[in-house]
Amino acid sequence: MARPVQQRRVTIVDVARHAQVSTTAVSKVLRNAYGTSPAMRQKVHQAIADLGYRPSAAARGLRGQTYTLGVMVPDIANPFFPEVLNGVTASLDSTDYQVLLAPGCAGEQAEARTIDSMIDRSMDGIILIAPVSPRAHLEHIAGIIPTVIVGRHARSAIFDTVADDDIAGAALVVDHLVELGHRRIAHIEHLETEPSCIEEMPNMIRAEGYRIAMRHRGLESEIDVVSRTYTREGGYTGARELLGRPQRPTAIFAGADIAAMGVLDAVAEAGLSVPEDISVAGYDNTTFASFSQVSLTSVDQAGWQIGADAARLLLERIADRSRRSAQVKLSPSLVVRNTTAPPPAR
Amino acid sequence: MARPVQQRRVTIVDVARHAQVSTTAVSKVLRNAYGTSPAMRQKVHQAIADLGYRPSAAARGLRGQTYTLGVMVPDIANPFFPEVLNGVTASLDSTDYQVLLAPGCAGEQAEARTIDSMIDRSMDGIILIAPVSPRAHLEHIAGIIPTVIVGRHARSAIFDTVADDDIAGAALVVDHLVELGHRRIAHIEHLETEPSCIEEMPNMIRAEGYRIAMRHRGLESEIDVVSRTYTREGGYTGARELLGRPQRPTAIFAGADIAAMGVLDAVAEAGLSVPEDISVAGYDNTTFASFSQVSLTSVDQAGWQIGADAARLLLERIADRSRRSAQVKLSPSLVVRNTTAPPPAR
DNA sequence: ACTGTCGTGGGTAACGTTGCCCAAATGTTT
DNA sequence: AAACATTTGGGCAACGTTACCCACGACAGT
Repeated sequence: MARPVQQRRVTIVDVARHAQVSTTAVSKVLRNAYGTSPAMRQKVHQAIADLGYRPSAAARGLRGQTYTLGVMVPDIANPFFPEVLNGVTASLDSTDYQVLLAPGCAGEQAEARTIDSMIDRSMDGIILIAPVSPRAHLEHIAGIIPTVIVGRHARSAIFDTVADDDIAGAALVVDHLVELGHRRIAHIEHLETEPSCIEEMPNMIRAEGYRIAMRHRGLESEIDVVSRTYTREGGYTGARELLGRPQRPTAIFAGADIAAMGVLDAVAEAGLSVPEDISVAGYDNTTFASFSQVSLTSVDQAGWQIGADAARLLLERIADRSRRSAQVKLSPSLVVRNTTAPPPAR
Repeated sequence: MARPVQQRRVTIVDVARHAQVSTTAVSKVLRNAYGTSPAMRQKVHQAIADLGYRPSAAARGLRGQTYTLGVMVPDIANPFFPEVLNGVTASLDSTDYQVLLAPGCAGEQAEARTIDSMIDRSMDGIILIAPVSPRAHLEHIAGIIPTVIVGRHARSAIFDTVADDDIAGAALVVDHLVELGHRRIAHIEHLETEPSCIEEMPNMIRAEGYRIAMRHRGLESEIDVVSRTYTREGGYTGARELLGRPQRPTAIFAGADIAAMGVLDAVAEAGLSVPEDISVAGYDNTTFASFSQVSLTSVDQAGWQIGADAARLLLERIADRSRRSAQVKLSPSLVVRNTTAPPPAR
C-alpha cells in the first residue's frame, strides 16, 4: 500500500528560478507578451519543458482569464446537442481554450444555477443552448460574461445569437406532406412553462411556422397542435392523444426527432404502420433519424455548423466586448426518408 | 445601444463590511466552520442575501477546494454515456458540488490533455469513463487528484473503480443465442490501439467473455471476431465483412449498441431482414435499443447505477484520500427484444 | 481570588498569476 | 556629444479566499 508522495505543484516561480529569470519574464513568455528576447523565450521554454510546468487556471482566474469556455445544454440525452458540441470543439481545437460542458439543466431555476456556477468559475465565455430564462435575465448575464445564445430568436446589443430559421423549417415539412396529398397534418410542440420568453423559443417558432404554413396552404381548419415536451415520452403521449381523435390525422409532425421517436412507439403500439397508415416527420436530423430501422424524414438544421458559428462568435466577443452583436440564421433543409408517404386511399 | 455598467463582483469583503463582521467570520459561516454564534450566522446570511454574494471558485481554488468535479467521457455521441452522467449528477444533486463534463477525447493524447486541463482547473476530483491511458499514467493522475475509473477492470491502491461484469454480460448474449439454436455467432469488438492497457479495457473483456462463452458451449471452432470500433461506422463495416463470409454467421453480437446500429444498417442494405435471416444483439441497453423501430436485444449494464456509484466513491475519496480503494462490479442483465430469434431453417 | 477551559471573533499571511510601472542597456537622431 | 526613442527585463501590488494563529470575555472548578 504505497502512499504516494504528495508532490507540490510546479509554479511559475520554480520555472523562473530554473531559467534564472524573473517570474514576470516567464509570465510574459507564456502569454507572448511584449518585451521578450528570443534568447529568454528559449530559456523559459526549456525550463517549462524540464519541469513539466502547467499554469494554474485558478490563479489565472483570479487575475482575469481562465482559458475556459462553458457550454450549457438543456438535455444531454437529446442526440442533437452532441452535434452542436462537436462543432464547438472543432472550432476551438487550434486555440488554447478548453471547453467544459455543464449538464442537466431542466427548468429555469436549474438553468440559473448552472449559469451562475459557470460565472463563479470565472469562465471566459459561455454558449447557452436553447436557454429558457427570461430575456432580461439573459441580458443581465451577457453583461457579466461574454455570451452566445443558440436557438433563441432574439436580438440583443450585448449578446450574439445563432439560430435555425424554424419558420422555414416547419414550412418544409408541411409543404412536403401537403405535396404528398396530406391534409390532416398534426403537430406536437414543446410547451414552455415560462411565459416570459415564449415568442423567442425555437419550439414556439416551429409551432408558429407550422400554423403559418398550414394557413398558407389553405388548411387553417386542419390545424391541430398538441402540447408536450421534446422528449420521447412527450412524443408518445402526444401521439396517443392524436391517434385517439375521431378523425385521426394522416401525418404527425413532431417538433424534434426525439419526440418523433416517441410518436413511432405510439403508432407501433396502436398497430398502425408507417408510412402506410400514417406519416411521421421530425426535426433536427439527428443520427438516429438516419438509422435504417428508423429512417425518419426530418429537417436538418446543421448542428455542427451551429456549434462552429457559436464558438467563432464567442471568440470574437471575448476579443472585443463592445463590438456590435451578430445574429446568425441558418437555413434548414428537408431530408426525406421512409416515414413519409402519400396518405392511405380512403 | 446601452453599454452595460461593468459592475465589480461582490466579494467576501463587501459581505463582511455589510454585516459588520470580519472576513474570517464570513468565511467560517460559508464553510460551516467551528466558532460561529447563531447571531453572527444570521447576520452574515442576511448580508449574503442582500448583496447577492457568490464565492469565487478561482480564489477558492487557489486555496484548496473548488467544489467542482470533472467527468471525462470518451464519446459524447454514444447514448450510453449520458445515462452514466445522469447517475453522477443525481448523486450530487444535494451537495455543493458542480459537475463539469470534458468532451471529445479521442485517443490517448487527447485524453491526457483533457485530464491535465481538469487538474489545472483545480478540480476536487474526477471521474474517468473508459479511459485508454496506460495503467501507470492513471496511477500517476490518481496520485495528484482523487480519481474514480469507470469501465476499466483494474485494481489499484489509490483509485476506485466501477465496472460492469463484462465476462458475464457477453455470456448472457452467447447463451441466449445458443439457446435459440444459433451456432455461427460472430462478434464485433472495439480494437484498442494502446497495447498497454488491453487486458483492462471493457471492450477487450467483452470479446474475451464472448470467446469463453463460445468455448464453454463447445463452439470454439465457430469463434469469429472482427475488430473495429464502437461506433456506427465500425458496426457497419464490421457487419459488411461478416456478411461477405462464404458461410455467413446467423447472429452478430456487437460489443455496443451504437455498433449494433451500424450492423442493422449493413444488414438492411444487404437486403436481409432481422431477425428472420440474421439475429443481432448489442450491449449497453441504451434508450435507442428500446425504440419500437429498433427493438434491439441488448445487455443492460445499468448506466445510471454506474454513475451513481462512481460519484459516491469519489465523494468518499475526497473526504478521505488515504482510505482503502474499492472496486464495484455490477452484474449485467439481458433484455431480449425483437432482433434475436431462432436461426433460419436450412 | 486564581487558574483553566471554552466559546467567540479577528488579524494575517499565504495560494499562483499578471498588469502596471520603472530601470538599465542599447540604438538612433540632431 | 547630447538628447531621445526603443528594447529588454524586473519589482511589486493586487485578485478573493481560507488555514493558522492569537485575544478577549465568560464561566466553572479549585
